[in-house]
Amino acid sequence: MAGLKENVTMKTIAEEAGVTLTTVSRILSNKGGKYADKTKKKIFAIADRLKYRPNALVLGMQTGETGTAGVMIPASDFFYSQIISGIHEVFLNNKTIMLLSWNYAILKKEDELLERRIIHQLVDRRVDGIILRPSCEEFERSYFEEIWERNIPLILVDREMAKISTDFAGTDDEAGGKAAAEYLISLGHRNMLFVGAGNSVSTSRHRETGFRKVLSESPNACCKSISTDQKNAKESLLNFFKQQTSRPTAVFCYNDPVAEWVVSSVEETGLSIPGDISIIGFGNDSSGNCNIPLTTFDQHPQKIGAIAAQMYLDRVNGTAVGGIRRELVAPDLVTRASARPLNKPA
Amino acid sequence: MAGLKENVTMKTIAEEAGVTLTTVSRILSNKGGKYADKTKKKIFAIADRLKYRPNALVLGMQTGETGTAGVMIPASDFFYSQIISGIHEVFLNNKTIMLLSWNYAILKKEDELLERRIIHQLVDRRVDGIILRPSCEEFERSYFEEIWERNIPLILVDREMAKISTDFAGTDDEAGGKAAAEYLISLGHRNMLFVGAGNSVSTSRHRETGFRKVLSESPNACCKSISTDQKNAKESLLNFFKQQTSRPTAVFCYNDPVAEWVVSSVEETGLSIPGDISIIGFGNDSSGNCNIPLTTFDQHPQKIGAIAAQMYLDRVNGTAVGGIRRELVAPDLVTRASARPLNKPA
DNA sequence: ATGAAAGCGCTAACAT
DNA sequence: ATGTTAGCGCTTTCAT
Repeated sequence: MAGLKENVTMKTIAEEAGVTLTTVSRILSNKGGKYADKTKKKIFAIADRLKYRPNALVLGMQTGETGTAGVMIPASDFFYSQIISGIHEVFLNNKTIMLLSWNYAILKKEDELLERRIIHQLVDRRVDGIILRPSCEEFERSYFEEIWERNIPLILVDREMAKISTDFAGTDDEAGGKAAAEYLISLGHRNMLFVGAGNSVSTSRHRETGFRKVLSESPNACCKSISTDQKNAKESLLNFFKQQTSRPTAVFCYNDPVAEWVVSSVEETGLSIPGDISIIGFGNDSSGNCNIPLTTFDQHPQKIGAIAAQMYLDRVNGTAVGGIRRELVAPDLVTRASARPLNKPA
Repeated sequence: MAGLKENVTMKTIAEEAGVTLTTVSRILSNKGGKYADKTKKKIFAIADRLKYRPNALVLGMQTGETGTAGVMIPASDFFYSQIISGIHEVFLNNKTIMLLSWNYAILKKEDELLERRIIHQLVDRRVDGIILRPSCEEFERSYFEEIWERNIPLILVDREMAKISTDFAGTDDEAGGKAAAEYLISLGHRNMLFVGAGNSVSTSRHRETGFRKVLSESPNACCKSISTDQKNAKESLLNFFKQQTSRPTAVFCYNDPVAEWVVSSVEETGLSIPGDISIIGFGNDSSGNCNIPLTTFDQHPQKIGAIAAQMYLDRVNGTAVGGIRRELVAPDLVTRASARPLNKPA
């Protein structure tokens, strides 16, 4: 099938045209422009006919610049895939293309090895830089050694790592937490619960901080916290309810999946949402499984991606001004049905 | 701040060790293994200390194989991002990494140019093959010329293109349409509506075909069709209702976004779902915006991606057996709240 | 206005 | 058990 001479190189063209490789190179790359129009036309015509395409591998090898970015962000999550999409859009206009791979989380030693392998795949292909969503906030060393030490520009998204100072684009989680508190307060709620993922997850931590800051300034407001994972969500929540003398009237969950577990757990106890309890999520990426449209926060992941891509280009092109950049996108409340004004007790 | 000698090559190592480049090459790549243990150890030690990494660009240039796949699938859609995720998982175990880029749809001439540019980015980087979700089923030529003619293995996902015969992995849309009809019939519905995207979209067409096949064998069942896009959804639907003497009791929508438009349009007329009308979507990727959990079909996108990746590897490695492969994954009904048994009229 | 030759990092065929 | 040399596709001096 098809046709096309195998492996058309500048040499092929030079031979066809009866000139040297050098001539072809200079004409096609438009350098040292003192060539006869006739020659130019001939070369372009042959290149066109033979559908010549430059070998970017060679260029990359020679110049050290590949126009290729390493992107380590899971496409498996909707939220992250939107970040990837935002990066893509910026790259499209900047002759940059992404090598995409990721390790979802570092849970066991094996995951660290996998991550190292991925970084090697990128380094070996000589990416100009890397945009990374840390798979874990504790094991900084694996990144540090493999990327930072080679002076490869590194941009972090979504999660920061305490020990690495480099450009970062993410969500203003604290502002989000504050906004959640303000909204619930405005609905009349005072007795609240925060369901998070523990202090080791910075996003969860910051959302709680913002949430509590506002509540602490609000008379009569109080907030308990629990943290949980998918497996134990139901149990944790029911245990918590049992221990309380007064049930919270509103729950702020650190992300939408957690909010969905909470919704289904609460429903199983026979309580109704938002009748008995208002629930707010975070991330605006709830699945179609939820029985009630979730009030939540849009983190504008596309925008976060676009910012990260711009940071990347600035570093790679050396056009970065000032020191390390840290940009936080403010999340926006998405009002839906799972939270509503508190019913005054009769 | 970092450190590490700039640009460590085999030459660097050879000089440090007082041997030739060739020696280093053979030892590190483990070929022609007749080297003194002492030499081997020394070389490995130096490579390790200097954190030597092979230059994959050079290897690619020499062998013509880059271990890099071109993947043109939009990460912006949840459904597609799951396909990407499925591909990724297979690639992880096969030393393959993807260059990701896409053109979402071909609507204007500009889009075709963009798409060509993307294909060139991939070709120039000498990808071993390409996995592609056609952005349009009509403009086959742009792909054909740029990929097929160069004998670059091409795998299609999700959408087929009539004029190109190559490996394909997608959904068994007709089976899905049939299952939808069977389900609605079993709920007692007879008067149905199909809302699609027109005959130019093969997935929509196939789902409708399956749907109608079953209905045509079912006594008293009847089905009208309309096709629409996001802008005109509401209007089209309301117009349709006005024209009918008897309102359909069930609507099968060709995907979840369409189903969501239909849900909100129906709700605006004052009718209730599923009380007055049952609605089924397709794709299991509804947003959190829908007022009612959508009954839909899971297309198992991860599986589709994994199949496509395997097809890719088989072609690239030359391990493909038989002719062109075409694999369809059967979608599974996801029963939620938007469809329910027909109320017998009083 | 064009050519010759060196070199990028590495492999492989051909020595010794 | 190790070195020499040519070559992959291309750019870039340094000629003429």
